[in-house]
Amino acid sequence: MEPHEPDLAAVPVTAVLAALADDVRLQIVRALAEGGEYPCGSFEFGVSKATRSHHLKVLREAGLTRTRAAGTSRYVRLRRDELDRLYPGLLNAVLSPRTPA
Amino acid sequence: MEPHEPDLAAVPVTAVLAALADDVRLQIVRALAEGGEYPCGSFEFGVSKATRSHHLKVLREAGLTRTRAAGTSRYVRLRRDELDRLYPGLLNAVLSPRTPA
DNA sequence: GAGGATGTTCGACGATTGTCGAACAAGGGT
DNA sequence: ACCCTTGTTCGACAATCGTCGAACATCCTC
Repeated sequence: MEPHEPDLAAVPVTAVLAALADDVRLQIVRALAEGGEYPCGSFEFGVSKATRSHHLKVLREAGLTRTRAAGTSRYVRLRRDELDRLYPGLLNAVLSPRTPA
Repeated sequence: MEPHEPDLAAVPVTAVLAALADDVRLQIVRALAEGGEYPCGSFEFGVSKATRSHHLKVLREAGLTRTRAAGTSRYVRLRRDELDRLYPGLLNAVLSPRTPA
Protein backbone atom coordinates (compact mmCIF):
# COMPACT_ATOMS: atom_id res chain seq x y z
CA MET A 1 0.00 0.00 0.00
CA GLU A 2 2.08 2.83 -1.28
CA PRO A 3 1.25 6.17 0.24
CA HIS A 4 0.78 8.07 -3.04
CA GLU A 5 3.43 10.71 -2.74
CA PRO A 6 3.73 12.26 -6.18
CA ASP A 7 6.59 14.19 -7.66
CA LEU A 8 5.78 17.75 -6.71
CA ALA A 9 6.58 19.02 -10.20
CA ALA A 10 3.97 16.66 -11.60
CA VAL A 11 1.20 18.11 -9.48
CA PRO A 12 -0.78 20.91 -11.13
CA VAL A 13 -0.35 24.25 -9.42
CA THR A 14 -4.09 24.47 -8.97
CA ALA A 15 -4.02 21.22 -7.00
CA VAL A 16 -1.34 22.59 -4.68
CA LEU A 17 -3.33 25.76 -4.17
CA ALA A 18 -6.56 23.85 -3.66
CA ALA A 19 -4.86 21.74 -1.02
CA LEU A 20 -3.90 24.91 0.84
CA ALA A 21 -7.28 26.55 0.35
CA ASP A 22 -8.93 24.92 3.32
CA ASP A 23 -8.87 26.14 6.86
CA VAL A 24 -8.23 22.79 8.52
CA ARG A 25 -5.49 21.85 6.07
CA LEU A 26 -3.87 25.24 6.41
CA GLN A 27 -3.76 24.77 10.18
CA ILE A 28 -2.13 21.40 9.66
CA VAL A 29 0.45 22.90 7.30
CA ARG A 30 1.18 25.66 9.79
CA ALA A 31 1.68 23.12 12.52
CA LEU A 32 3.95 21.09 10.26
CA ALA A 33 5.92 24.20 9.36
CA GLU A 34 7.27 24.26 12.89
CA GLY A 35 9.57 21.54 11.62
CA GLY A 36 10.00 17.88 12.37
CA GLU A 37 7.36 15.23 12.03
CA TYR A 38 4.12 14.67 13.84
CA PRO A 39 1.77 11.74 14.22
CA CYS A 40 -1.58 12.18 12.48
CA GLY A 41 -3.40 12.23 15.77
CA SER A 42 -1.59 15.33 16.95
CA PHE A 43 -3.66 17.57 14.71
CA GLU A 44 -6.64 18.38 16.82
CA PHE A 45 -8.59 20.94 14.89
CA GLY A 46 -12.14 20.07 15.74
CA VAL A 47 -12.77 17.47 13.10
CA SER A 48 -13.28 13.73 13.38
CA LYS A 49 -10.39 11.40 12.73
CA ALA A 50 -12.01 10.33 9.47
CA THR A 51 -12.00 13.93 8.27
CA ARG A 52 -8.47 14.46 9.53
CA SER A 53 -7.32 11.39 7.64
CA HIS A 54 -9.00 12.76 4.54
CA HIS A 55 -7.25 16.12 4.82
CA LEU A 56 -3.88 14.48 5.33
CA LYS A 57 -4.51 12.43 2.23
CA VAL A 58 -5.27 15.56 0.23
CA LEU A 59 -2.07 17.19 1.45
CA ARG A 60 -0.03 14.08 0.68
CA GLU A 61 -1.46 13.64 -2.80
CA ALA A 62 -0.88 17.30 -3.55
CA GLY A 63 2.80 16.69 -2.88
CA LEU A 64 2.88 18.83 0.25
CA THR A 65 3.71 16.20 2.83
CA ARG A 66 5.46 12.89 3.30
CA THR A 67 4.30 10.13 5.60
CA ARG A 68 6.36 7.57 7.44
CA ALA A 69 4.75 4.60 9.16
CA ALA A 70 6.12 3.56 12.56
CA GLY A 71 4.22 1.15 14.71
CA THR A 72 0.57 2.07 14.86
CA SER A 73 1.38 5.69 14.14
CA ARG A 74 2.10 7.48 10.90
CA TYR A 75 4.42 10.43 11.05
CA VAL A 76 3.80 13.34 8.73
CA ARG A 77 6.25 16.03 7.70
CA LEU A 78 6.18 18.98 5.35
CA ARG A 79 8.12 18.76 2.08
CA ARG A 80 9.42 22.24 2.66
CA ASP A 81 12.63 22.10 0.65
CA GLU A 82 10.91 20.94 -2.50
CA LEU A 83 8.10 23.41 -2.02
CA ASP A 84 10.43 26.33 -1.49
CA ARG A 85 12.43 25.31 -4.52
CA LEU A 86 9.49 24.85 -6.85
CA TYR A 87 7.28 27.60 -5.46
CA PRO A 88 9.57 30.06 -3.72
CA GLY A 89 7.63 32.34 -1.44
CA LEU A 90 4.43 30.37 -1.48
CA LEU A 91 4.72 28.78 1.93
CA ASN A 92 6.06 31.88 3.55
CA ALA A 93 3.25 33.93 2.09
CA VAL A 94 0.67 31.53 3.38
CA LEU A 95 2.06 30.51 6.75
CA SER A 96 1.80 33.80 8.60
CA PRO A 97 -1.52 33.78 10.44
CA ARG A 98 -1.99 37.53 10.11
CA THR A 99 -0.01 39.91 8.01
CA PRO A 100 0.46 43.49 9.23
CA ALA A 101 0.24 46.35 6.77
CA MET B 1 -24.30 48.50 -7.53
CA GLU B 2 -20.93 48.61 -5.93
CA PRO B 3 -18.44 46.19 -7.37
CA HIS B 4 -17.60 44.45 -4.12
CA GLU B 5 -13.89 45.05 -3.94
CA PRO B 6 -12.93 44.15 -0.39
CA ASP B 7 -9.91 45.18 1.58
CA LEU B 8 -7.41 42.49 0.77
CA ALA B 9 -6.38 42.14 4.42
CA ALA B 10 -9.98 41.35 5.29
CA VAL B 11 -10.15 38.42 2.91
CA PRO B 12 -9.27 35.05 4.48
CA VAL B 13 -6.11 33.54 3.07
CA THR B 14 -8.04 30.44 2.14
CA ALA B 15 -10.36 32.54 -0.01
CA VAL B 16 -7.40 34.04 -1.86
CA LEU B 17 -5.94 30.60 -2.42
CA ALA B 18 -9.29 29.17 -3.48
CA ALA B 19 -9.65 31.96 -6.00
CA LEU B 20 -6.31 30.98 -7.51
CA ALA B 21 -7.01 27.26 -7.36
CA ASP B 22 -8.90 27.11 -10.62
CA ASP B 23 -7.42 26.69 -14.03
CA VAL B 24 -9.53 29.28 -15.80
CA ARG B 25 -9.00 31.88 -13.09
CA LEU B 26 -5.29 31.19 -13.00
CA GLN B 27 -5.12 31.81 -16.74
CA ILE B 28 -6.94 35.08 -16.22
CA VAL B 29 -4.55 36.10 -13.46
CA ARG B 30 -1.58 35.23 -15.64
CA ALA B 31 -2.96 37.33 -18.45
CA LEU B 32 -3.56 40.19 -16.03
CA ALA B 33 -0.04 39.87 -14.68
CA GLU B 34 1.25 41.16 -17.99
CA GLY B 35 0.23 44.51 -16.58
CA GLY B 36 -2.35 47.09 -17.52
CA GLU B 37 -6.06 46.53 -17.69
CA TYR B 38 -8.16 44.39 -19.96
CA PRO B 39 -11.85 44.28 -20.85
CA CYS B 40 -13.65 41.21 -19.55
CA GLY B 41 -14.26 39.96 -23.05
CA SER B 42 -10.56 39.65 -23.75
CA PHE B 43 -10.26 36.51 -21.68
CA GLU B 44 -11.08 33.78 -24.13
CA PHE B 45 -10.40 30.56 -22.30
CA GLY B 46 -13.05 28.28 -23.68
CA VAL B 47 -15.85 29.15 -21.30
CA SER B 48 -19.09 30.99 -21.88
CA LYS B 49 -19.35 34.65 -21.02
CA ALA B 50 -21.57 33.73 -18.08
CA THR B 51 -18.85 31.53 -16.65
CA ARG B 52 -16.21 34.12 -17.39
CA SER B 53 -18.24 36.74 -15.59
CA HIS B 54 -18.54 34.37 -12.65
CA HIS B 55 -14.79 33.80 -12.45
CA LEU B 56 -14.06 37.51 -12.64
CA LYS B 57 -16.49 38.01 -9.80
CA VAL B 58 -14.69 35.40 -7.71
CA LEU B 59 -11.35 37.08 -8.36
CA ARG B 60 -12.76 40.50 -7.55
CA GLU B 61 -14.40 39.39 -4.33
CA ALA B 62 -11.22 37.63 -3.26
CA GLY B 63 -9.49 40.99 -3.49
CA LEU B 64 -7.30 39.99 -6.43
CA THR B 65 -8.61 42.40 -9.04
CA ARG B 66 -10.16 45.79 -9.49
CA THR B 67 -12.75 46.66 -12.08
CA ARG B 68 -13.33 49.97 -13.78
CA ALA B 69 -16.42 50.57 -15.87
CA ALA B 70 -16.01 52.54 -19.10
CA GLY B 71 -18.81 52.60 -21.59
CA THR B 72 -20.22 49.17 -22.15
CA SER B 73 -16.92 47.59 -21.16
CA ARG B 74 -15.46 46.85 -17.76
CA TYR B 75 -11.73 46.95 -17.45
CA VAL B 76 -10.06 44.56 -15.05
CA ARG B 77 -6.62 44.85 -13.54
CA LEU B 78 -4.60 42.89 -11.02
CA ARG B 79 -4.08 44.35 -7.54
CA ARG B 80 -0.46 43.37 -7.73
CA ASP B 81 1.03 45.90 -5.31
CA GLU B 82 -1.31 45.00 -2.50
CA LEU B 83 -0.91 41.30 -3.18
CA ASP B 84 2.86 41.49 -3.19
CA ARG B 85 2.80 43.52 -0.01
CA LEU B 86 0.41 41.25 1.86
CA TYR B 87 1.55 37.94 0.40
CA PRO B 88 5.07 38.45 -0.85
CA GLY B 89 6.07 35.71 -3.22
CA LEU B 90 2.62 34.29 -3.72
CA LEU B 91 1.96 35.69 -7.16
CA ASN B 92 5.45 35.05 -8.41
CA ALA B 93 5.28 31.47 -7.20
CA VAL B 94 2.03 30.92 -8.98
CA LEU B 95 2.41 32.89 -12.17
CA SER B 96 5.13 30.91 -13.89
CA PRO B 97 3.44 28.33 -16.12
CA ARG B 98 6.30 25.91 -15.60
CA THR B 99 8.94 26.13 -12.97
CA PRO B 100 12.51 25.16 -13.87
CA ALA B 101 14.58 23.20 -11.37
C1' DG C 1 -35.33 55.30 -30.86
C1' DA C 2 -33.77 50.87 -32.87
C1' DG C 3 -30.17 47.74 -32.96
C1' DG C 4 -25.89 45.92 -31.57
C1' DA C 5 -22.13 45.11 -28.36
C1' DT C 6 -20.58 44.09 -23.66
C1' DG C 7 -21.46 42.13 -19.18
C1' DT C 8 -24.28 40.58 -15.31
C1' DT C 9 -27.80 37.87 -13.13
C1' DC C 10 -30.87 33.98 -12.81
C1' DG C 11 -32.11 29.30 -12.40
C1' DA C 12 -30.60 24.74 -13.39
C1' DC C 13 -27.58 20.89 -13.81
C1' DG C 14 -23.86 17.59 -12.65
C1' DA C 15 -19.55 17.08 -10.19
C1' DT C 16 -16.74 17.79 -6.45
C1' DT C 17 -16.00 18.67 -1.54
C1' DG C 18 -16.05 18.56 3.62
C1' DT C 19 -18.07 16.17 7.03
C1' DC C 20 -19.43 12.24 9.86
C1' DG C 21 -20.18 7.43 12.00
C1' DA C 22 -19.23 2.87 11.44
C1' DA C 23 -16.51 -0.74 9.95
C1' DC C 24 -12.07 -2.34 9.08
C1' DA C 25 -6.80 -3.11 9.39
C1' DA C 26 -2.50 -3.32 11.78
C1' DG C 27 0.58 -2.99 16.05
C1' DG C 28 1.72 -2.91 20.85
C1' DG C 29 1.12 -4.10 25.66
C1' DT C 30 -0.39 -6.76 29.31
C1' DA D 1 -4.84 -14.44 23.07
C1' DC D 2 -7.28 -10.28 24.12
C1' DC D 3 -7.87 -5.44 24.00
C1' DC D 4 -6.71 -0.85 23.19
C1' DT D 5 -4.65 2.67 20.34
C1' DT D 6 -3.88 4.63 15.84
C1' DG D 7 -5.35 5.37 11.15
C1' DT D 8 -7.68 4.24 6.88
C1' DT D 9 -11.67 3.18 4.08
C1' DC D 10 -16.49 3.11 3.04
C1' DG D 11 -20.94 4.87 2.15
C1' DA D 12 -23.86 8.75 2.99
C1' DC D 13 -25.20 13.37 3.33
C1' DA D 14 -25.45 18.50 2.70
C1' DA D 15 -23.13 22.24 0.74
C1' DT D 16 -20.47 24.38 -2.57
C1' DC D 17 -18.64 24.90 -7.26
C1' DG D 18 -18.11 25.25 -12.34
C1' DT D 19 -20.76 25.33 -16.14
C1' DC D 20 -24.34 26.70 -19.39
C1' DG D 21 -28.35 29.09 -21.91
C1' DA D 22 -31.53 32.56 -21.47
C1' DA D 23 -33.03 36.79 -19.90
C1' DC D 24 -31.85 41.26 -18.48
C1' DA D 25 -29.30 45.77 -18.07
C1' DT D 26 -26.30 49.53 -20.09
C1' DC D 27 -24.16 51.99 -23.09
C1' DC D 28 -22.78 53.34 -27.74
C1' DT D 29 -23.75 54.32 -32.57
C1' DC D 30 -26.52 54.96 -36.39
